[in-house]
Amino acid sequence: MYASTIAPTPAPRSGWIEAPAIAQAPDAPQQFSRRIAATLKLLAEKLAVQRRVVHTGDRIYQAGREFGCLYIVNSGIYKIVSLMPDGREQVVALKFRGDWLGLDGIAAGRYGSDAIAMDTGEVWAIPYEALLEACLKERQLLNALHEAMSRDIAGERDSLLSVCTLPADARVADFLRYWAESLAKRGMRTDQITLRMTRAEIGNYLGLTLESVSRALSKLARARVIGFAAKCRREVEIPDVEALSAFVQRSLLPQASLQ
Amino acid sequence: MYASTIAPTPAPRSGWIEAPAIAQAPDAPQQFSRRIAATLKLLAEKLAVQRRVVHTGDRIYQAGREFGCLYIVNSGIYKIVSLMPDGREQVVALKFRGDWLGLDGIAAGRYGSDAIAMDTGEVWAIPYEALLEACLKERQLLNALHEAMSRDIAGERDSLLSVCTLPADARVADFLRYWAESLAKRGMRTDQITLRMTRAEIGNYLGLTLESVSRALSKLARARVIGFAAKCRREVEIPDVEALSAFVQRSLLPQASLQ
DNA sequence: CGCAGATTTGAGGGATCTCAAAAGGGGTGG
DNA sequence: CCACCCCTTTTGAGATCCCTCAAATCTGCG
Repeated sequence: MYASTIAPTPAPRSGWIEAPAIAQAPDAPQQFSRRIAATLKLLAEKLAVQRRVVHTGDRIYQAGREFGCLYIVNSGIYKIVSLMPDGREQVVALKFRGDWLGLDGIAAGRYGSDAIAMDTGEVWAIPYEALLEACLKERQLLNALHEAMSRDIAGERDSLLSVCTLPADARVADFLRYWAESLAKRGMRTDQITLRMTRAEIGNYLGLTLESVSRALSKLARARVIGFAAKCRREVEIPDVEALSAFVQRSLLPQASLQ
Repeated sequence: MYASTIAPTPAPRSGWIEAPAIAQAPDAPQQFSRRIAATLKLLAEKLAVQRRVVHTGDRIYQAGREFGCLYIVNSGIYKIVSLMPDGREQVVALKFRGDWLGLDGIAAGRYGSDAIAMDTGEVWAIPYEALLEACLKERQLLNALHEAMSRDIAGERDSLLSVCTLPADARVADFLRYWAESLAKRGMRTDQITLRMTRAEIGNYLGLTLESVSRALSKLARARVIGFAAKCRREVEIPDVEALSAFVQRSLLPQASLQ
């Protein structure tokens, strides 16, 4: 669809040639979930975290306000909304249990986005300065923080990127796959997920119009890759996450689009 | 062009309503450049950094290889290339003096991308473990590291995002604006910049075909927003960065596209 | 000088947007 | 409990933007 190759860069010189890449070792099934639990436990023990129950639409922090706290998600799902310089609002990320909120505020001293709860959940507020103090004493904490930031850098990039280079149908499929995978990694069910976003919001996140999202979902349903729960088009049944991945792959093939 | 509004989220409840956003305070003109210099100095003093001169095409690190070092850019320009699960290569970020390379490797224990020099330059290799040790003793260093990571999170997001939601011409304009701004913040000239990427690479970064990039550049040149140096279409003259911003803004207007 | 790769430009087609209308769902008040 | 309204969602038809394919030009280099 889009440019699939980049111009070759001259071959490496000097002593910089590195050994061939090695396949990435995936986390064991539930290891990720356990690490999250361990980090949360550590935080609760070493710091006076402030637990806050939030409801749909609550704003955890707001772009432009002075940075002070980081927040770690204990439960619930959150959207990160960025106000672009030209005034448009844009959903830029989704956050689940174990993810940190507000990391983008460290550098500027102000939050760079809004974090909004998409359902009832609990976040823990952690004053950044106190966290730093604790990190200096507890190496594990520092590692956890750095890991979270690093994950943010790599993860957000990947999800945004697939999204920017895929045709519309595949974008929506990949979005569902990403959501399901995020739940799965945290040990939650994925055969039936509740999208807590309108078609317009999904479209905003994916760079599509709401009509395109709707069409794509209908198409995925026709192809039996997903199903809709009776009575509610926000509930999506995903009998097989692999089928979603396969659909995305298929749409990248040269002679795609016929179906 | 794309969905410009997102569905309204229910109004905030509970005690979570925050004060109205405050405009972001921009850095003083050369403050950014000075902070970079200070950080580099600090690193050189407190750590045994290994300085490495690199040339065009040299790979600083490679996706999949075991993570060990972070790299900080002293000079030169670098591209971060991500190999997507489906095998496509994608330029995902550009890095300039003061930026860190390899941050995405901390979480996974392996680098998640390639970093490739786009011209001759110098990077400093810093073993991550040694850096952590130094950070524990030198609070300034820890702050610098966190600031860099935070900047990565916010910056990469913004640049990728504008890129994903703008029409083709504006994408290219915004790309040039971003490049010029990055140079300006580091105290370098921006009236004449040398793109060290082919049209294909730019297109890959922006999610466009090389033809679209070429057409966009021609259009920008016709509109006198940019100029080409005699004899070399890789040298771009930007007499006025503001004109680029204005061009981007204009293309977002409802009745755009006429010209 | 001639070749290979990069760039420009044009023509046509396809994917997605825009506009529009109708159908569905959920909540409120009678 | 039902009617009504509003918002969301679906679906269609036409317009538009960008991609694809193709050919010519330019640039740098051996």
